[in-house]
Amino acid sequence: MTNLPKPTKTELAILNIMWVISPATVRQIHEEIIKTGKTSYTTTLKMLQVMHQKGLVTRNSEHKAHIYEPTLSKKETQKQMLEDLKNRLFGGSISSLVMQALGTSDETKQSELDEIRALIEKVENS
Amino acid sequence: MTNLPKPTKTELAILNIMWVISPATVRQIHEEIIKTGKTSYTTTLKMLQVMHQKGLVTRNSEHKAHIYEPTLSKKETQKQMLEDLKNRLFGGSISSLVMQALGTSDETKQSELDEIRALIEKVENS
DNA sequence: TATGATATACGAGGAACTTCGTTAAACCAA
DNA sequence: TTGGTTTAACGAAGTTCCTCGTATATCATA
Repeated sequence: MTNLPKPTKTELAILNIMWVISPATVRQIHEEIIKTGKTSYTTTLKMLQVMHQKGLVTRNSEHKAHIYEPTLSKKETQKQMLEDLKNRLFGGSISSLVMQALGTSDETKQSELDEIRALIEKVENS
Repeated sequence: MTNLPKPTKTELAILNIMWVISPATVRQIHEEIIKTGKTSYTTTLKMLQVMHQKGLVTRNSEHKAHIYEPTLSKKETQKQMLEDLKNRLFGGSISSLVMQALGTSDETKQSELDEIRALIEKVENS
């Protein structure tokens, strides 16, 4: 299976941007980053180089400015990190995690609850 | 409101033990730790000292061997870390997180699904 | 009291993470 | 071709995290 390291906090922030605008150059990604905080261009560049080294992103270096893309989709990463949290804090039980999540959210909308209920039905019939 | 730092990977492993056996001495916690891996006693001690420094655990130092206890319950920590994951990877949407969790677990038991459904009812009626 | 056992405190060292300055290469336009 | 702009590469430095050795304090008991 995917044997990639879990993205760090900063790496995840970068991935969140890339899932929206990639494929993208370092410059493009950096432009997004500085909308929420100040960082120098070379920091962004270095992060992407390290992420590439780790396999978290792929890149095309045919042109002067390399084009980067996440290796895993957002969905796949969500799955991986939920799995990790489940194992490290919920004794391996997804239902325990889900119950805790539902229990503490007093802002879950009715429509969302309906979606969740529909999903449960779907899981049951498989 | 709790303004404690998020426990690191190793700190969380220690907390998982403490939620079962605390209040406990360093020795007692260490005995549990070495069941699953080898670590020296002073490493465990240092971890607990640092965690105390951060506020993650409290301690009673009336006796020679200090007695440690987690500051937050397991439930509270679960809530905090789910909140963190929700914000960093699910765009702040708990229902998105729950759906992803349910969707990727092909091992969720019927009894668990029933529990979840019951919980949804409860959330709806409040 | 002295000895051994058990505890805490302290700090050093290495690994991973993050930031950024400097240098060199590639490209473009005058 | 030369000078300015944009980019990649590299490495250093600061921070946090984790591990552990050493020193020191406490306590029971022979």
